[in-house]
Amino acid sequence: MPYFIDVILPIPLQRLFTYSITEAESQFLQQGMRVAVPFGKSKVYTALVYKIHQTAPEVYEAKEIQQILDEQPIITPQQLQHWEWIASYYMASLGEVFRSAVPSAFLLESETIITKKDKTEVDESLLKDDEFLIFEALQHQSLLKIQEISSILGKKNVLPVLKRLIDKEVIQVYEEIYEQYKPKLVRYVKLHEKYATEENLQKLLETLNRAKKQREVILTLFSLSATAKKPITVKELTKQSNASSAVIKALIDKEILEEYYIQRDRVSYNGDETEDSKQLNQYQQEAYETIQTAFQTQDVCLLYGITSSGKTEVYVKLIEEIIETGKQVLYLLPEIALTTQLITRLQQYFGEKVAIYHSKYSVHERVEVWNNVLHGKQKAQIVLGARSSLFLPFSNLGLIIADEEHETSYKQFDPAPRYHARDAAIVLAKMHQGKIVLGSATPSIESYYNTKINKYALATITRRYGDVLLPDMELVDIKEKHRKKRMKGHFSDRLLEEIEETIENGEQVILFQNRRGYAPIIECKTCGHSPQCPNCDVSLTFHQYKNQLRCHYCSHHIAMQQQCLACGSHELDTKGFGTQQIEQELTELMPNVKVGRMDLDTTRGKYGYQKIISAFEQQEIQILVGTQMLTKGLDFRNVNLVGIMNADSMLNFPDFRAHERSFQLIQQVAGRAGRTKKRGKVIVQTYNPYHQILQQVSVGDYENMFKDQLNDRRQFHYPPYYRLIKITLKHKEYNRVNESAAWFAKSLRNSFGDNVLGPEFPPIARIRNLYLKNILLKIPKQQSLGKTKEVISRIKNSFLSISEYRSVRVIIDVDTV
DNA sequence: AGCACGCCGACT
DNA sequence: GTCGGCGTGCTC
Repeated sequence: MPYFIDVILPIPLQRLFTYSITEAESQFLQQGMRVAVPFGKSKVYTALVYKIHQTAPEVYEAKEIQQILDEQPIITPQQLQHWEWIASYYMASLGEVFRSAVPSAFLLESETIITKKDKTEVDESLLKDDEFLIFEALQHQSLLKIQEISSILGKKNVLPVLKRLIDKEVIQVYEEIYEQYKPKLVRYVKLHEKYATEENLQKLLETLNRAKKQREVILTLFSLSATAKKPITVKELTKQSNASSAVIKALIDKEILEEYYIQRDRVSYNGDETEDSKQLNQYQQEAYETIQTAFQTQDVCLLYGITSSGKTEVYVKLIEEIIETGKQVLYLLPEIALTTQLITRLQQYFGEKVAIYHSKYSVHERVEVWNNVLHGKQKAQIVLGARSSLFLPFSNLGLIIADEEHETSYKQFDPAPRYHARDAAIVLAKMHQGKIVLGSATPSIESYYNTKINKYALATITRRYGDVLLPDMELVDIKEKHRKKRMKGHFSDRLLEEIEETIENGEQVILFQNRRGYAPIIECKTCGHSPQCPNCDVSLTFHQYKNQLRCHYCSHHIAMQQQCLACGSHELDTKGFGTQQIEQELTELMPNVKVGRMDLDTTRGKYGYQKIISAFEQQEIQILVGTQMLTKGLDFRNVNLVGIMNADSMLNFPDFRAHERSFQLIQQVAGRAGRTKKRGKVIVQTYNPYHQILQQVSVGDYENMFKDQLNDRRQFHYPPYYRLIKITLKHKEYNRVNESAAWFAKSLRNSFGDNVLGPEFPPIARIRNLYLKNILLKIPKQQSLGKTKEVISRIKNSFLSISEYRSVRVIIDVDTV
């Protein structure tokens, strides 16, 4: 009786693939185990077992699997169910979900290895130049990889040459897959069993009388094991006894010492649980009780607590309660808010029960966290992580916290699946019959609306911790300041006064400018030409430090020009400004003040971010200039002034969420001021001080902002009243994008009429040499989402069957943000 | 997505 | 004449 498995392959294909297995394998395999399978002509992929069955495929012969990679499932049935929801809701394939859900170390791909065929005699004269080069290389090196061959021959397409060599029986190739994850093993030593008795030990020491060094090592080993009753590492022994590793090796060879290895976790926390959870204040307590009560009847609760109101303590209280019942907790945060400050704080409460999972951790560390969660280990009972930690193999998830729920970076944009981590988390919690708290100081319109219609419960904290008042916000009209000549560079007299006063008081300042680099546009004063990116439709941004012009969309950069590229004029002007320019102006205006900068350019690397934060915490920096990464999860006690250099650029962003986002951003940055003792101050510079949003944010009037936005959304058919699906078409030819987009939109209009917007070019119409065009589909609440997606799929399929359009990439983004 | 196959222009 | 460009079709 034949046996088969259906597997998920990590590729964007909709269907599953069927392989044949033996009966023994069918006994062993289970859903959620990985197998290595041949795919296509030569590749070997990692596939995930989805279903084991006995139905032979009718129209093709199933291939056999190559290898079983797991002894137990690494994916739980519950996860698969969640994957299926994500795949279907966000219109992605299961393979795409598979690829982005598991740590990359789990997805092994084969590599082609070239070796020489040893039996045959090779007539070198029959080889061509390039063939001979490979033949020669194989005399020195027994095996070569494709990449190495490429560099030997200096070209990328090496397959034809290899094919000729195979035909001439000079070489052979095979596919090799590597296990990327290697447990970290630590080498330990102990005295060999032979010397367990006192008598033998005496003899040993006598025989070692002449070998001074070795004797010393043995004696050190004794004293080490006497003081600490734990295994001794080789490293420790070498250090303490001052012996070389050769001495130790000699002892091992003589079987006096015995070596052994213990697997050591890379992810471990060595501190203790130093703090009990804090006593909640009255307002936190009320919020906590509201959440508890709500959870008796509802699954989702929004915690709306203004900045610095102490939401974290409430979370801690909730987490404490859950982990006592033995259940797991997931604490989700947007990437940029995942700071050491918060990690340390949670570890102080929960010690090693907290595991961290995010992109800056190595693949090895990720695999370990994965395995700890999979095996329900205590040390990963609480996972603190970014978006992707949603995919960890929880078995018993009692609570999810989605902090900073309004953050749009919770939405994955590229690659597929384009899921929203907050929404996928709500579904995940439901599958585990767990609860979920969404937390924010500036809730998203959608979530707050959901509390209004009783879909979510609501808990609020309206006072800051320690009853510190919300900062006093002052709008400064820079149009008027310019007119009255009261500007120095980009600083108004008001902002400068406040900065000076704050510094004099020994306090710190944060300046916010949501644009990195020095100046986004360089313009020739004579002819008006400005350098453009050759690959994208944007002007190049001037970066002062590197003296470069850089594109922020692709990695293109050129040296800063001394004269205009078009007319040769030497008079170049800068337009707009970024963090670098602010930093520079500050050092000129206040030469004695230490200024730091925090943006993408200064926070590269695993610890780049941390360095700047500590420098600011240690008060080595007095003024910190930065982009929006300043706004999240940072708690600086000594900051009393926040300056927003220019509020207009965000308000004028062409997007239905621009106003909501500006409100959130300004409110969040403002929240960095005066967090502990006295009331902080916020200066917002703008050309438009009477803008409704600025008026509302200046008095912290979230309710009215919400009402206004809701009205707009209702009137213009946007969320939460309508759902949005954005379809983006991408191609390197302008005309092809135009025509294909028109075709796509027309087909959509046949079904959805006026609810189809566009096609329109986005503000940046070409990125990395590809033209983009967007179509937006608005879906009324009563319209079936499932049916809508079916229609879109059908249109997409017909679209791709038109040969001229086949090469156009179609990106479907459900619930686009 | 990769990858092979197959057809066309531009070079040693 | 070959090399390498990319359009097309397929993957159990």
